[in-house]
Amino acid sequence: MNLPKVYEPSKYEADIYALWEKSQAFQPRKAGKSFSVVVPPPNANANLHIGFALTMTLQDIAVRYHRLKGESVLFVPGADHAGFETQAVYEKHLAKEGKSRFDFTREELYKRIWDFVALNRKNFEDQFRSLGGSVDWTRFTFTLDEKVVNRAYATFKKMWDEGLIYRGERLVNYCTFHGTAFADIEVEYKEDRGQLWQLRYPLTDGNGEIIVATTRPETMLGDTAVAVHADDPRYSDFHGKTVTLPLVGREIPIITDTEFVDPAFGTGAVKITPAHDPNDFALGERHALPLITVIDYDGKMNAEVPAEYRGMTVEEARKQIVKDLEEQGYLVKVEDYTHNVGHCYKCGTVIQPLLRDQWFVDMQPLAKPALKALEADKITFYPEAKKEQLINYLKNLRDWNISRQNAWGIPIPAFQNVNNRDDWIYDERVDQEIIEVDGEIYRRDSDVFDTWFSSSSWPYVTLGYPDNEDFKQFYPLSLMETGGEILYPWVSRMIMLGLYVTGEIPFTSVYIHGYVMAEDGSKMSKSIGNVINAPEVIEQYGADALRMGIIAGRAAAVNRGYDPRKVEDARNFANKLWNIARYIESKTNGTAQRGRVEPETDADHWILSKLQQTADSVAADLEIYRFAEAYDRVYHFVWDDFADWYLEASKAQENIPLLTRTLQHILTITHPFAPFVTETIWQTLKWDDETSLAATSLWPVIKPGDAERANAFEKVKQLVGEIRTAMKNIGLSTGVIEYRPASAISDNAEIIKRMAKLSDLTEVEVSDGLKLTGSSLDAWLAIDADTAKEYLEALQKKLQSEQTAFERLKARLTNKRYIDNAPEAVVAQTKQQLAETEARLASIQNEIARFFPNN
RNA sequence: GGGCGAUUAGCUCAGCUGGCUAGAGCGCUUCGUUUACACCGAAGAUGUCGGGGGUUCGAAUCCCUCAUCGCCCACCA
Repeated sequence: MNLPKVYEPSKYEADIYALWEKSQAFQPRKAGKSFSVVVPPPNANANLHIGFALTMTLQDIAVRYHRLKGESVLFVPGADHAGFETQAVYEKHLAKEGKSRFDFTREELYKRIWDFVALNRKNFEDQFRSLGGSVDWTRFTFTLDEKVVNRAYATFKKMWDEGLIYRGERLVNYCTFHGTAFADIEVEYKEDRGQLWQLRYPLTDGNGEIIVATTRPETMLGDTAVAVHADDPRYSDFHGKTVTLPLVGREIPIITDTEFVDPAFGTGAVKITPAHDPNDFALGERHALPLITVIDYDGKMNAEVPAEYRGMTVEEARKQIVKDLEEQGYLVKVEDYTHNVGHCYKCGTVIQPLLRDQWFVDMQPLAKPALKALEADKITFYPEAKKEQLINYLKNLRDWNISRQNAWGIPIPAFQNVNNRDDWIYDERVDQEIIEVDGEIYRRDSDVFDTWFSSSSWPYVTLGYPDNEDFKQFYPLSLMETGGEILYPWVSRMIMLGLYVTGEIPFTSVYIHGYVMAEDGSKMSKSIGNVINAPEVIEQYGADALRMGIIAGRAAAVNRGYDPRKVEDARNFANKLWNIARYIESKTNGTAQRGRVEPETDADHWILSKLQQTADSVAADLEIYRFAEAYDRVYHFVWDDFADWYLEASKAQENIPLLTRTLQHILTITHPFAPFVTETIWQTLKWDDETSLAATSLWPVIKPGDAERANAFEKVKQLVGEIRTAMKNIGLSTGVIEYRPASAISDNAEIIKRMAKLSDLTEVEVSDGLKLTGSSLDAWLAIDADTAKEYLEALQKKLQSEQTAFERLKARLTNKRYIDNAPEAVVAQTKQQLAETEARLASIQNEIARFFPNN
């Protein structure tokens, strides 16, 4: 025997992956139905985490399955520059050297991050390899590759020309620490325990006052109005009057608004700061209020405020202003108040709504076709509910701010006339800061695109839209597999941009996976220290074990804890396969059988039928991405049917060619789940064609065995099981079985003897032994009455359960409405069950009467 | 506030369009070293399918309701 007893994944995995690469196993076939997947590009800078292992595994199972089906399969790898994310990582890196991004020009910073990312490139690619990702490396795409950048420019240009791009001064979610704006969706809201201050604003005419409530008193310096509800009787006399803003002395109007002001909240009067609050901004637009910015991009109070507050941080200013208001008698009261406050998801800094000139995309013209496509079910979602969620999102979509203030990104190809702020032109010469056009001087926009703007073209840009053959053959993609957190920011935009740019949906199905939580179901987090280290798991258990363990029992979009027991179980499964192969190798001396493969025994017919059922149902499951169910079927077929029964039976009745061929098929259907161990075995055993790979073998198309003969083996299994149970109950380690002539038994005598550990199996006409009542065959355990009594308890238990079953079935069949309403097939089935139950019941009663007449 | 999901064996979870006596892995009990495998084999125990109501011949599965726990979205000063 050449193979070691225990499968050691780490000895084989790297070589196996290298073999696949060398063999170009992951290139699409020249012919066949197309199946295409493009990896949602992971952050080029990230280390292999368990979530990536999950998404990679799910995609790879689908991809490998379709490849085995003989289709022309394209699986494109990629990496994301992940603009802000990566810059944040690099900044931490710089901080260790005592530097910050402000020590460099934008170009220098870009170049340094580029080199930093390039350093990690090999490490990054090896993460795909270590998991067995069957991607085509020749098509690797990075989100800063020329084709991606050019596509972003072309799309921006198209939108520009068609009037979908506009520049506007809007409130953006600004992180004063990172110095950049975020999309709404990137802001993390957290409950903050703060205070609600009530402030007294005196009427300018001296006749009274109005009390407003606020959680951010420092913004009062930028107030430009006070709003009350038009129908609020408390304030009807105030309409059209003005108040004098304390500390500032500015005279501001009292306005009425019915949309925004809730009379029931606070005092029913709201101070309006259009430059620092989104709701106030919207109200300010409706009432043409002036915008007064008082907080700068560095998070400090600016020159617009009274001198004593200038240069203070927001927190400092808040304290001082509250103190001053109190001293001057403007503070009415303070109460504790818990509310949600936006934070930077990276550094936790409170997000400031600040005014900034930004590029916006008008989303309505993009959302409408996407909605239409979704409503027409052009894209299948797994799970289905995600489609509705996306529709809801698209219906309420707001315009998209695509400007970001990072260095690490794609510069926006827009230039501003230095002499005319409103004169913007589109130009791709972004490597220059100043350009001249028609005698006018233009300065480059210092911003870069939101990462999602460029990555939303991922499905077609990776395929070389518009002219590449890949695009023509593989677009739209067959599957987009991703996590729920990017359903809105990415999936929705890929659909919108795909339709906008190519006129077609970018993919025909979307699979959303749930998150891998920590073992106790909580979120994994580095600071808590409950993060699973994927490379360690691979090192210890093998990539196959991680792949199978992580998908086992996992449904689409359901969060689940990482379960080390499932990984261990999967490792055991890989080892089981390995030992099956060792046994078969010992039978074939390491050379694959080339003889005729024909079923001869009942077991042969049975295993062929089981194999056919399994291959078909696994395929059916994988077609609709039911990964866990498919894995479960393979696992139980291999372990329970093949190893425990067929292989054991083959020790008594050999059909080595069929045994070997079945193993070969098993390797193929197991391959999507456990690519490494199946390929390792495949290579070790050498099939007919020495150059062949499990990875490019073909999904078995099996002619099922003869139904009657397969059924005979089912009876054998049933009989062996009952003999084992009976002997165990009585405490026998071996026994003799007598049976009335039946081919199912005589044809399989050696198997039965071996598997039930019998010393003898004899044909008789009648026996006074203990009847095996569960079997439709007439067989008796040859024991005397005293020994049989050991079995009384078990018999009585069986009697009980058969009795219950009998009565339930009987009741069902005497129910006229059941007979009338249930489908015929179901009724027929019930009738058969009743007959069988009745027979077993009679048999048990008979045995009890025979051996235990007093019971 | 709105939306979505979950609640099934001691643990982690399957159970698709309603139909065999509700399953898996781990754990547990008992037995076993037959030359593929102790990362093994054999036999077994454990469930009022969260509570209540409804539809149906029939409900873990469909509907309503309550409870508990999650997630997403919005965010009222």
